Amino acid sequence: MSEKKQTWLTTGDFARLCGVTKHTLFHYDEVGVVKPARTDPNGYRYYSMEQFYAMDIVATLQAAGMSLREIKGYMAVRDPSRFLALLEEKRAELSRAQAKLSRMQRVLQRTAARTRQGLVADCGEPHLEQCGEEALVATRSHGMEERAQAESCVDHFEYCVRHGMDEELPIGTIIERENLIAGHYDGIDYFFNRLPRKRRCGRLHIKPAGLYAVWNYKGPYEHVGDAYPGLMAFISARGLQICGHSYERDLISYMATPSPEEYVIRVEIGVARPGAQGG
Amino acid sequence: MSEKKQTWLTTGDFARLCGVTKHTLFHYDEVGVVKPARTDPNGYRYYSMEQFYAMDIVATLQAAGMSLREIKGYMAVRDPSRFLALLEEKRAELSRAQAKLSRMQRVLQRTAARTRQGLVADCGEPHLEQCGEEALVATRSHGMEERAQAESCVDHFEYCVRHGMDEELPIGTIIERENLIAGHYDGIDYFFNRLPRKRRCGRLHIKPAGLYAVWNYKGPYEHVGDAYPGLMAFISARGLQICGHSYERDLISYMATPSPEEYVIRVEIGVARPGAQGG
DNA sequence: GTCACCGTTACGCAGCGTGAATGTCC
DNA sequence: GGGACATTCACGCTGCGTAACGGTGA
Repeated sequence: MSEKKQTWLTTGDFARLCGVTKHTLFHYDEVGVVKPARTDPNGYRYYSMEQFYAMDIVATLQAAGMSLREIKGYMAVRDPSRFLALLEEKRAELSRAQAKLSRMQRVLQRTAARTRQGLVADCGEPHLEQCGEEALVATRSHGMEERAQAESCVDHFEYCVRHGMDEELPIGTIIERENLIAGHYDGIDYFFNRLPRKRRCGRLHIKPAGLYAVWNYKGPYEHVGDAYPGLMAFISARGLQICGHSYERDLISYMATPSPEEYVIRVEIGVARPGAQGG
Repeated sequence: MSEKKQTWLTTGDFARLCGVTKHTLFHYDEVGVVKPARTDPNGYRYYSMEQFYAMDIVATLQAAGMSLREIKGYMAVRDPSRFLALLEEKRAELSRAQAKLSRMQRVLQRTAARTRQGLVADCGEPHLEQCGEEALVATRSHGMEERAQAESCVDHFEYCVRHGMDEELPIGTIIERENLIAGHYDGIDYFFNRLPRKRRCGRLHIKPAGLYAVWNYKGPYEHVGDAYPGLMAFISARGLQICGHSYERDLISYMATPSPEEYVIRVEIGVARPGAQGG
């Protein structure tokens, strides 16, 4: 048998070799994930070259998102089929993480788009706009006090989260047609969110395609009701009829400015030319 | 002026409304990101409904990956254009995070593929295989002692990381043709990694397409040299000539098993039929 | 008085970074 | 004996969770 010449590395040397700090090695020793092959009576740690492999395992599995505890557990009982299972598990986890990031990306992108829209919006005059159909998820709001409304809003939000429909923030509000006609502009009949695409859902609400009277109202939420007389005048001046609800959504909101006077809220009311067949 | 009826919420109430725990509110108070609108002499905190907006900002920006400190900084100076800049910045960060996850996904997938290949591999007999061209990044290894080799290996690894070419672990080794012919099977001339696709790189190495004598060697790294006599015999028995280097790479490695006897290392030597035009 | 709710410490987690104070090798 | 190593505390960071212990209000 040939005596094999062992190469012993001090903590500092081994750390440099592995591209980590000494303290990392102390830490690994402490939690037991990689312990020095030899420890002298004076407390000095010495590592063997083979331990480089162990460090590589740790680095790789860490990069895959595993905790030191998990890694330690795996290293204790290594085995090809367990390894495959682990890889598959982590692949699935990463997929979920990716999906989350993608959703967040979309949220950011659309929020930015709305903010830009709010910055360039003409807030002086109502106008007409042809809008496409939109799939919404809408939750009925009960009561007029802010506390009750807030709870409906939270209920709506939780419903969205529970059903994985929280892709399109922020939340908008709906005032129903009959309330518009009755001149009740200060209530909230529904809270809503857009859905990226139509899907089965107990609270699904379809905002129909068609003509809308649109006003970008600039001011605080409490006064958005003030926008309606002007909108109504605009609508009747054009000889149009209200044929749908009113949809309010933030373009510039508290997210983007501390002063409510700067808020920009887009208000859309479904209208139709009389004689044309309404919805 | 109408006196506005304020709704004051206790910590617990406000926490429920916002869907967080009381302690979270304490924490936010402590770090100053959201402080109660009113604090009574007895220390009781009271929140106003408007603070719900602040909590929404925190939740949203947190979901976008911002720290409480950053959020606090932003909330202190909110402004639409700053908001847009922030969104863009976070979007870019998320993109980077996504790219990282995707790379990791690919690593896991390929590692799993190699492991499966190792599990079903025939380790008994050499065989011939037609292989496609592969782009590698290869680093010359100097010296025979394990310490020097390890340093070359680390150098190689760091080079890959620096150049963003760490997509294809693990690392393989190359023995050059002249060393093969001279019967020096125990050295390492290069460490290499695959590249997902050809790209400009100082250490680029093209593994040519063509015929390869392949043996899946089962055993520890130190004895992989033992595979060569058999491979050489196989090659000459077929009347073939060695026309390329030898490429060794792990199928089952220390990642997947604690016992070196279980390692499976795929060894490929570029060969050609005499008379055919060689590389 | 009771009970639910409020408050303030304070430690725990993960994975090290960053000292500080002290011992050891060459 | 000096400098470059090594060692062991020990606290810091993030974003809260999870108690423990005591005051308040209906």
